[in-house]
Amino acid sequence: MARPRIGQERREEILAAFEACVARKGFAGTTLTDVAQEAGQPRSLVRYFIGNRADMVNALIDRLLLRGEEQFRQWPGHGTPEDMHRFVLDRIFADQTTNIVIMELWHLALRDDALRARLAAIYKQVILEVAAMMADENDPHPEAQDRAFSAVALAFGTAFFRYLGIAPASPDRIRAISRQLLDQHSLSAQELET
Amino acid sequence: MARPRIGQERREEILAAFEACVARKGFAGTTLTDVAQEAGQPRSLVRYFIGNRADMVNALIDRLLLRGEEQFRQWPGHGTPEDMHRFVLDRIFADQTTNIVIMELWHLALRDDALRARLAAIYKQVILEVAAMMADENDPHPEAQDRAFSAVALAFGTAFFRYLGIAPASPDRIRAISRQLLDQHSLSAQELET
DNA sequence: GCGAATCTTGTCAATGATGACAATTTACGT
DNA sequence: ACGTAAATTGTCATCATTGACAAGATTCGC
Repeated sequence: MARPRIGQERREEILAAFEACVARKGFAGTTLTDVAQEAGQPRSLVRYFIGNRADMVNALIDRLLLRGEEQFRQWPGHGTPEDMHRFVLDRIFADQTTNIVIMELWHLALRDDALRARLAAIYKQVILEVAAMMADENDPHPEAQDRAFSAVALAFGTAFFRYLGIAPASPDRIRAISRQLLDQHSLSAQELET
Repeated sequence: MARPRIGQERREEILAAFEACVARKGFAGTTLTDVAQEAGQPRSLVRYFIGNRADMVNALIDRLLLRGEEQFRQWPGHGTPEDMHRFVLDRIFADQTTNIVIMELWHLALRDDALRARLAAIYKQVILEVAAMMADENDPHPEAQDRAFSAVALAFGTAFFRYLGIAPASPDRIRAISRQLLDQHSLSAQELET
């Protein structure tokens, strides 16, 4: 061997810079020159370490998805409905910068089947985890999954609306509603009428 | 005067073509040449009738927002919770092609304050209308607005998830949940405990 | 037919982003 | 110190997209 390889670290720097650019200008809006500038390197180095633009985009997508999948591996596993809804609302949909990047991912996923499938798998897993927690709490119940779906969809919609500057008059009330969705017994009666 | 002006009709054709392109390739992904091809006109005509690219984008945004605002002017005004939730779920978040264009609008809104404000106004109005319907149904209630918020956010999240291919096991159960959100009395008890 | 406003065609230069690559420098093992 | 693999610099041609415009054709009122 000769000179030691520092490629992996450089790649990380570059991807971090790329992510910052994406948060600021979006995928379509950031050029290799933008990334290079953000990373404090000449453009040719970015090309050298990360390949062409498509490679760079794919690398960042991988990084983001791996991070997302990792996040759910630290899932509490079980807990009170309080814990669950706090986890969903506060931890997953909290950081605004992250949310912007996530929306960028969604936008890409509109026209990328593989990415869409991978995003779907993550959200499905979240829903399943929430449903499993509910089942842990009480008896297993076939409708748990649909109520988990509702709770996550509500959190998702709330996060999007928050970004528009639309917030509920009382966030606590949304929490109460979310908690209620995660509580097995409060719906059963009404549901059976349908 | 001399030759009659046909600019307005041409503009409509061009914007329709642009909208089709946006649904297929997104705002950032469609070029003037794409629009011209879709409209069956040379690119120079597109430029002549609609101006530069920014003009074209703004014109389409206006068209889309006006259409959205118009849609809520046909709002039933009042009705049973059934009517409400059917309106929200089936009519607003139904058509997939429209949804894609809406997601494109959202994506633009990430970095366009004016557009974001205008989108926010539309969704706020939807929430207010739903809340007003609920107040019509029974007594006015301060929490109606927050439950309307929840119902719309849930519908929004459901629409997004549907696009990912994530659907609840039983759509009817989501409808039941949505109905419950729109029902004044089912939450009050739990809420006061908090 | 004629003038005038409008439409239509076609071409051009400027811009900006990308991919490619040659030439040079660095840092390590021996 | 020397060879070698890796890193670094800088430049170039290519391509797509946009904006601009000159020249011509159309359609109306008169």
